[in-house]
Amino acid sequence: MKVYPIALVDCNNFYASCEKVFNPKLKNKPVVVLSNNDGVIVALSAEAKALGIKSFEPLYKVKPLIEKHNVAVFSSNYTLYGDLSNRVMTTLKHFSPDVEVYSIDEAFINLKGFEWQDLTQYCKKIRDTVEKWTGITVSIGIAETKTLAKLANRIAKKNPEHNGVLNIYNLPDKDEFLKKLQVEDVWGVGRQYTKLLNGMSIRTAYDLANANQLWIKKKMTVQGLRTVKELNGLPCIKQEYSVPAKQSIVSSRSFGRYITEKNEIKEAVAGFVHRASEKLRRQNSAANMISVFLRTNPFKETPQYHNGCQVGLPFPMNSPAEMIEYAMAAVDQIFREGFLYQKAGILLAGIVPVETVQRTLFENIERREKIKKLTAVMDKINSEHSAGTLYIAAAGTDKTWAMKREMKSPAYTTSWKELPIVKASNISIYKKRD
DNA sequence: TCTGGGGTCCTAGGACCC
DNA sequence: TCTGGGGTCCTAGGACCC
Repeated sequence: MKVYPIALVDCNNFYASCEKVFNPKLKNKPVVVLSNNDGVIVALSAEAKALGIKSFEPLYKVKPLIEKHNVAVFSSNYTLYGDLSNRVMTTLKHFSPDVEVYSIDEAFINLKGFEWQDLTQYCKKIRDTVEKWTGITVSIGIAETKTLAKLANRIAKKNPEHNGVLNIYNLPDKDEFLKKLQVEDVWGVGRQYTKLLNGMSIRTAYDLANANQLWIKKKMTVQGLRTVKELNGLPCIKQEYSVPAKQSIVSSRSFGRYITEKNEIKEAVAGFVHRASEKLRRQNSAANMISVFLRTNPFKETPQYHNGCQVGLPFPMNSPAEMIEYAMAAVDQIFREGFLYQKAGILLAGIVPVETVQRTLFENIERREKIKKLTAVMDKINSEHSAGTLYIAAAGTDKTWAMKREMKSPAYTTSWKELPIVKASNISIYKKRD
């Protein structure tokens, strides 16, 4: 069987690079980007890494270092990152018809049909073009399988002598290459499996490639077995060229401060329903189940409580106006007085395409039609202006518990127009943002 | 002070049916 | 009354990813 080359393109220090693209003053300066609520550092520029700052370190721990070296600190700005991600992916599509967008900053490119030319040179051209068109620097690894392409990418990124591109497709001495890589560097091997494998003296990618496959399957399931085969150059993870519809949609958040009141939890949960249902509609789906959960802060020595409640919906739905009552009933079920709540969220599951939704005998068709129209109006306004321009009034208007985002960069890529008051319908569940 | 959010896949085990 | 096997469906939990 002929195995074709596949490339993994990965944006370097993506979030930090995005912040730099529109702000020339940050050139060659250390930059870090924070998680939601400004809690921990989730992205660093090369200069920030060089200072010894680590990913997932809480901001307060590195405050002295940040102040000393004048590091630029940003709250995360997902609108900006999403927009730049789209530009990068669009650029990649000029170089191959088969681009799989794997995450916000990564894509697999099928290079079948390009083998006749020097793949390293071709990928250098991709790299230069992306940089020129978007301002984002990428690294590229080329190999027979996704798992090997990931490894090549990692080496390309770490070692400047490769100029960001490493091709190990048809590399004769692949064993030597694998021997230089730790087993924990392999895609699919996390902390737990590293412990397990090291216990069996499996320490390098080479060791893993040659491990006993029966044992691997028993201990690491078929996924582990696939990893081993992929390390041996046998493709087992296929490419997905269209984004499959999500099977579950989560919306959850830590609060900017502790919540003790039920009505505030309800506001937050209403907001989660709004956002999750928006994602649901974007993929033309409806959900059969909603589950609501809340919890105190497990890191704090205050009384602990966490609970969840699943509610089967009477028919598949995707409008917040319909779902909200079930979510609120769930909150009533699980909320207990006397705790400091730190986080809550919802999960939508039992997701089906909208076309398959059957009307049930009992549903109030007139009300459903109204809600459907209203939801469509809301989606239209929110997509033309700014997400969250219109939202459910149940989600509250003051939101003193909302997450902290004190250092957000400006909206470079989206504009915000002031809206007239919209009277969308006689169903008064939506409000314009204040 | 402080500790992210949003996903996927897989397996084990229980309930239930024939 | 007890025992058995095979199959399906569902859920909880553990592992991973970015």
